[in-house]
Amino acid sequence: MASKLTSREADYSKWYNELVVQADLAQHSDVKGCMVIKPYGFAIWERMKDVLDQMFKDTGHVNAYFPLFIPKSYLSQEADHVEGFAKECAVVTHYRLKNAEDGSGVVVDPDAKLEEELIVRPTSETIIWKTYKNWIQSYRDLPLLVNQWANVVRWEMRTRLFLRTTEFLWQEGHTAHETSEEAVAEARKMLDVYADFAEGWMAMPVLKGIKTANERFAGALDTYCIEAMMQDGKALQAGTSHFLGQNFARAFDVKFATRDGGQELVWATSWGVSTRLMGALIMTHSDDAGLVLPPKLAPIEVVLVPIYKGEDQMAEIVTALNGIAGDLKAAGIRVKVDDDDTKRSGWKFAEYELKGVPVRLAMGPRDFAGGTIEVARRDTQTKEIIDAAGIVQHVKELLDTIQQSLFDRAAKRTKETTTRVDSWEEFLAALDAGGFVEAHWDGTPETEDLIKQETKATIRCIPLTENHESGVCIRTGAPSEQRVVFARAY
RNA sequence: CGGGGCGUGGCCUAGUCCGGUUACGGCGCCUGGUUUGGGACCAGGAGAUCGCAGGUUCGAAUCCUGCCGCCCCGACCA
Repeated sequence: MASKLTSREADYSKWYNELVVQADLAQHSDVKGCMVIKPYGFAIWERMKDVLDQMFKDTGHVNAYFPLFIPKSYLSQEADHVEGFAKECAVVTHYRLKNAEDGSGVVVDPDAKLEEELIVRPTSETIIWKTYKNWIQSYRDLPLLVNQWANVVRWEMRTRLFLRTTEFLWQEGHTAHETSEEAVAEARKMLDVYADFAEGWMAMPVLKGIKTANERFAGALDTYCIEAMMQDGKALQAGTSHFLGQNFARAFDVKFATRDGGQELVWATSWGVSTRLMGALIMTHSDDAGLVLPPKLAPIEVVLVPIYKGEDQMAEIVTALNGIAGDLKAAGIRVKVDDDDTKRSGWKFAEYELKGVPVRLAMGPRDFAGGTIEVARRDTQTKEIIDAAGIVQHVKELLDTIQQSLFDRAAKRTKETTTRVDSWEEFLAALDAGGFVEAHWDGTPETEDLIKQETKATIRCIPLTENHESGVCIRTGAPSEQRVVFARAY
């Protein structure tokens, strides 16, 4: 743990990987492309999960659980969907092992071949809609608002801790509605939930928009998304919400009796965020000293560190800190008193900075005698000595200040790196500088592909905010009615 | 799947070109002592089938052959 991080400037990618490992968030597992999420990292994910889960429930959703395995035939029922996912599916073909005849271990028993292979879910639309067929008969069964917390597997070529792993954790909402309008409204509502979570809890400003046809979810009519800007100028898709139209209802024959006695296909949405949000959180706020966490998601908001010489001093200072910790806890703050006598205080300071604990309180003999305490902010790396008597109120306000300040800092950076361009030269320069680039596009997938090929930039989204404005495509010069947002992305 | 790099105690690594006693060093770990307001110091200690399998040789971490795995860069993607 004594090592220093590579700086962001020197090698952003290396900085990220080292930070994830050294802050004890996750590590590579022995299984290629898969990671072990360590307790500290998982605690952050649990916070995210708890908050989101409550937000889903507050908007009328309930949780359920569907199988990990999907019969191969289900996946092929929706043509676009299977085309989108087929290339990255793990497939179960056998159900038994046996001892190898040469004694070298176990081998797959060829006699235990499955009649129909099972796909390890890359997403659950198919098995859920197959099930919904039996759940939905009438308009009275609608809307159906279900979410599941699960793991999924997508066999990607290249992986990165949290940002793209072969197996990842996520939630997927799958809803069924009576009308197209209602389904679109649901997709938009959940996008707002995601945006509120990102901004209000992660302190991460996001751009809400709609994906172009090229970037749309396989099987969706429309994909809404939130896009965030990372410190290295690359965009990260942080959440998606899909209007699926009647595609899955058609594929799985899910019809309902309408109010006027007819039969109609159900309208659908699906929406999800994943452990990728961990990557977003890390890359939005952290610095060269380590992780920086927004207080609202920090497993430990305040750490209290005693400084002492000898056992007597230790006893009295730890007692004082325990008292303060009790008061902070009573005020609803997540605290930890680190009275581990085998680690020195300086070591602890560095350790909690690396782990992104928002506020550190330190009390030494001088403070103890004078009734003061040292308050250190992780985000600004500043310290002040204050009167210990007013500590609870001070810390409460400080945590709010830090939460807001992290958002403001990220919002300022996102704004400053967003550029509006009207020519190809400006466009190229803006991309190299990093950040979002607002530009006109002729609306064709061909031009989008061409730009992607030439610059590695993709259209992150067509912003939802009204911004109709006539112009010409930066690449082809064809007329355009609206600017779209380009960026290089993760 | 293309291009590059790398496999040596838990982690990082020297040694490999040019084969030769007991495999260098650091971090971490254990014990004892001194320390403690920003990642302490001293002394002692434990811990390694040198990725795997063959081969060459009196002798292989080192040379040869085959295999496996991982990382990075690309294409693909949440």
